[in-house]
Amino acid sequence: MTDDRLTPRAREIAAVARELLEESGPAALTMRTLADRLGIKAPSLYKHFPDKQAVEVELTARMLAESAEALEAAEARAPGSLEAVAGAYRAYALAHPHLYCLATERPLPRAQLPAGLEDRAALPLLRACAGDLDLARAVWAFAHGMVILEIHGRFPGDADLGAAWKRGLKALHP
Amino acid sequence: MTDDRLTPRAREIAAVARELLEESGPAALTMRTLADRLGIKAPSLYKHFPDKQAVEVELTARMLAESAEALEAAEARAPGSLEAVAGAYRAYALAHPHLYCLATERPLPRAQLPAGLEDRAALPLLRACAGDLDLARAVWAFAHGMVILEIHGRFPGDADLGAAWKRGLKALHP
DNA sequence: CAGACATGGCTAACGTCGTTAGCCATGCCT
DNA sequence: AGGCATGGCTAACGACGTTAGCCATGTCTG
Repeated sequence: MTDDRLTPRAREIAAVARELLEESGPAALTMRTLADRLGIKAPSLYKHFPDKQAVEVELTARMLAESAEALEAAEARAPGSLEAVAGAYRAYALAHPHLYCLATERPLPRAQLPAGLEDRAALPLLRACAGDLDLARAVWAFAHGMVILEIHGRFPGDADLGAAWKRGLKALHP
Repeated sequence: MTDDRLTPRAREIAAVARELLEESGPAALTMRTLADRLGIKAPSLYKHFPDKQAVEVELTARMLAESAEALEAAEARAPGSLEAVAGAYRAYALAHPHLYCLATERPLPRAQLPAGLEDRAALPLLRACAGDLDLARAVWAFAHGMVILEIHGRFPGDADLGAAWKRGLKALHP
């Protein structure tokens, strides 16, 4: 049923990796410190994952699944509302900035991702756009851009990002 | 006049670093291979830059200046046209994907950037938005999102990104 | 003109990283 | 009882960023 792609021990390891990443950022996600937290030595990790990238892929999969859940929940709460879905997108990303960046700032490892996950993560936004693919992609780009620029401190410190979100969403979804 | 922040030798080094990055990606931008290309040894680089990050900051500054130039040129060609500025943004980023990512996917090192550069890079878009700050930020987020998602292969392979751009721009700038 | 000093190379080395090879204890299934 | 998978371990390798310390060159100055 649930995630037979990974052995139980591998799932534990991924959970600790996720803690490490979220608490201390990507530089702290090291095979050695990950092993330390688990009370084992670094080479033992390779009994459970072929390499570090595989651990990161698992974190990416978790981020996609969780954000999909968050968007679906927002959808259920306010069916058809783009504002609600976009708000959930922003809230999830800002609540897990390091995880969001790890999962987002590199090519999607489609081959090692569970089947259907990519689509599931994309669907709530597409539904909120009434099936308009081009619009959904534009909205996704807008939301991702807002979130990633905010996470990296790219906007001026005094920028009213709530206003920019509102402006963008109103324009994209009249 | 021109960039007295850097000695001539440091500028040469930065130029080679830029080649290396653009040709072979971020993993290839190593102090050792950078030195190799220059015919010197890695530690000698530290006579010109305090550390690797300083080299990256210089590349960031060049990317910002160049993209500002590109946007200003587009502006001059078609004054007041958001499509023109946005098209130039997209074209520049896609022509220099590794450089664009390096300059963009981390906090802005404002303290070590030439004064006024950040503003200069932002102004063409702001002007095309008739001074509307919230709108300009929304448009920037959209453009950055489109470009960065495309660079990382995040859209489905069959997605019509030209259509998504058109859709987004039309919505944001009626 | 001599000596001081800045400039810009060098070698050797350190600590950290991901990763591999190879060994060994435990426990289950035949 | 024996064989094998599971999951630990130590030792080590090569690449990385970086530091310390040495040395040649050339240029200004007293």
